[in-house]
Amino acid sequence: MAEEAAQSVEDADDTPRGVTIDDVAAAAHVSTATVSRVINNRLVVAEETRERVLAAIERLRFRPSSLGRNLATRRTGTIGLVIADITNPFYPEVVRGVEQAASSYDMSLLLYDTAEDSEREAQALRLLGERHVDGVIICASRLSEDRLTTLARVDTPLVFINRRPTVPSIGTVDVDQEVGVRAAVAHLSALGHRRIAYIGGPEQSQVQQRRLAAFKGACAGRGIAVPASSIVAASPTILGGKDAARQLLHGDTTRPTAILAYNDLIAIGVIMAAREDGIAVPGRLSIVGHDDIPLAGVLQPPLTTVRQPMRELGARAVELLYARLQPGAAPSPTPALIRLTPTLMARASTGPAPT
Amino acid sequence: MAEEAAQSVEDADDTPRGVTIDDVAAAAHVSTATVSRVINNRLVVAEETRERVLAAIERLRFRPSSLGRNLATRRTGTIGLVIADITNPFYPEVVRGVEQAASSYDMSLLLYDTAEDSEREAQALRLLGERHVDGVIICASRLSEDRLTTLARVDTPLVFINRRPTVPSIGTVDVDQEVGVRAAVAHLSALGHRRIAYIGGPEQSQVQQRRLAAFKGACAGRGIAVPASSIVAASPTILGGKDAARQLLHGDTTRPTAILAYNDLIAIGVIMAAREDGIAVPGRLSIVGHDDIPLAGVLQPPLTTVRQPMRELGARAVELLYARLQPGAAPSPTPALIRLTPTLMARASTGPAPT
DNA sequence: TTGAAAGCGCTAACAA
DNA sequence: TTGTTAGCGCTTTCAA
Repeated sequence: MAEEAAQSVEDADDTPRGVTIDDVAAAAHVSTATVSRVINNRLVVAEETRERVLAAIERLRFRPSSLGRNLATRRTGTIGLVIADITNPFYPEVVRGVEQAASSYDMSLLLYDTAEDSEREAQALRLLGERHVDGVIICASRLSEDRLTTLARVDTPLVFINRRPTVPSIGTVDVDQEVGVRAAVAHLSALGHRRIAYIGGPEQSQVQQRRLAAFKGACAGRGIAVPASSIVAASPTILGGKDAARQLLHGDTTRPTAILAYNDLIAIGVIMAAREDGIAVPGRLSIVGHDDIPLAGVLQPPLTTVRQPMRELGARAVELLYARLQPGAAPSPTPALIRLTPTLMARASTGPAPT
Repeated sequence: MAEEAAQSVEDADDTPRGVTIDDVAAAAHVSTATVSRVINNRLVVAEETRERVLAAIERLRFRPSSLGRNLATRRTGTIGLVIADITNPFYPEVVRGVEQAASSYDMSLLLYDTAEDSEREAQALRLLGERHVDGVIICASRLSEDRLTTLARVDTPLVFINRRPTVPSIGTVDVDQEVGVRAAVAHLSALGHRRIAYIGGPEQSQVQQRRLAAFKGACAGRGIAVPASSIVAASPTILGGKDAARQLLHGDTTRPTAILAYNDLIAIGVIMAAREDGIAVPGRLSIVGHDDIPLAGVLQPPLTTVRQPMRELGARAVELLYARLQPGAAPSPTPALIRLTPTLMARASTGPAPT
């Protein structure tokens, strides 16, 4: 009888409600507590009881709703991932890393693409607060420390990718930008370049700030002059790169023989601008990008670039989060800092400086 | 007094629980129902009361938790998005379309990247069932009808992108593959090509099936012979394209003068293979892709390709979903079918057939 | 090994 | 216009 009642729920009610744990409990002649134990593999249930419950679950096609569980446990099995621009091939790689690691822990991903807009980033953080995600990963924050501080939920574990924040967080996974930029400058310098320009990305980006500083440092270390005119900003897109390149190449000042770009998209824009102007790459202009997006090696010429371990960034961020979510996890006094190393991929967009 | 009690929750309790609607109610000397009304902008609240409540909310820094609301309303404000491969530049564009439309409706995105694996797709569908998303968008399903039928939750609105399913769904947004393929074949034919090969993608993909059928049809319509040897399958990646191209170009059979590829990544692989073999593109081999991924026009040679309206696919899918979620929405008897039109982007990877 | 019962934070009749 | 009161579906003490 109990079974029938449960089974006929759908046809009886005109707002067909899903099968609940109560239906299963009734059908198996046990309490909801026991059903819950079975669902969650609590080992205390007698084998015979377990089987009865499982049979009922099967028969009723019961699928536990996470809504109830979420409320009861105040955990959602969900990670919020905030990224700056999904159409920039750098981010899909990070997302892949995050998603693979997350799914190996049976966690789901709430994705927010801010389109490089700090307002949308703020909005995402607000939403994530309400949604009670178990943790948040922010890749490429464009928010000021102030706003970050007000927006971050104190009780939500936060991991940054490529940003070292002063906000309370459980840690950061980042790439040593110094190493990468230094390798790039060394490479160009070894090829004889002395007039090297830098095209930067979003000013709010900490990565941009670090790369720029590293660039100045590396040049200084080699006695390479860096006049203000050889540093320009760009939006981190192909178009942005094109525009910036035109400034640099058409300018009155002496034209650089090499350009280091904030990212590969900008570098691609530079290549295109050079092509349009009939400037040979790498014959008259060498170009180095950052990231090593999947298509970088396929371009003509294949792009020399400072490779970022994109998937690993994502995967490590999840691991950091997950470790913290474990019951025994100590709220480590000082936030973790995982630092990964970039690799210079020397390809054909760089060559000896013209004489 | 009530205020103090509420305010001191955090310091008093050693498991600091968030501020709840009850705290606010107490602080504002109203019932929780009224607080709920204020939160949800129900217009029946007296101005004076509203202000008192808002003040309390402000003072206590109350942020409503969606967990309680989700359970009470059985809505989550969340869309599940299942895609085949985030590292294929086609999908980020779709995701961008979905995410922009979704965020305009204040909905969040639960993303599942199946990595072209039907098992992971099944897993995603299972998870989405438990999570009570308000709707699911599946882009590029690799699942058989059978499995789709068992996995799809009857009570969750489902929208397919690029697949016409027999499963109960509210609709499909897809691209007219016939039109695209026909345009591509016409283009090649006009250039004098008579030996055209096709490199296909995942066999489970309905898009692949439709493109292949359309290819055969278009060729037949123009009296172009399509021997079995000129149709090969590939994994939808650059490497897959390279491998397939080698088969086609090194084969004993007469080499094709043009290749139509399932997607741009494969087309890029073909270009690379041709380059390695010293086969001039488009001089001796013309290549047409599908999608028009952002970098297609930047390659050397710029890729001729059948552009899919990627962002629009995503945006329209959300609109379909959202319309259905509105209170008055009629469960339209027959699923909607929105059909978008592709555009041939004729660029420099195609040229006159060699004589 | 199991069950009773009290929540988790919010919404929504229904009454007042 | 506001409050009372049941839930929503699940987990989790505590007692049996």
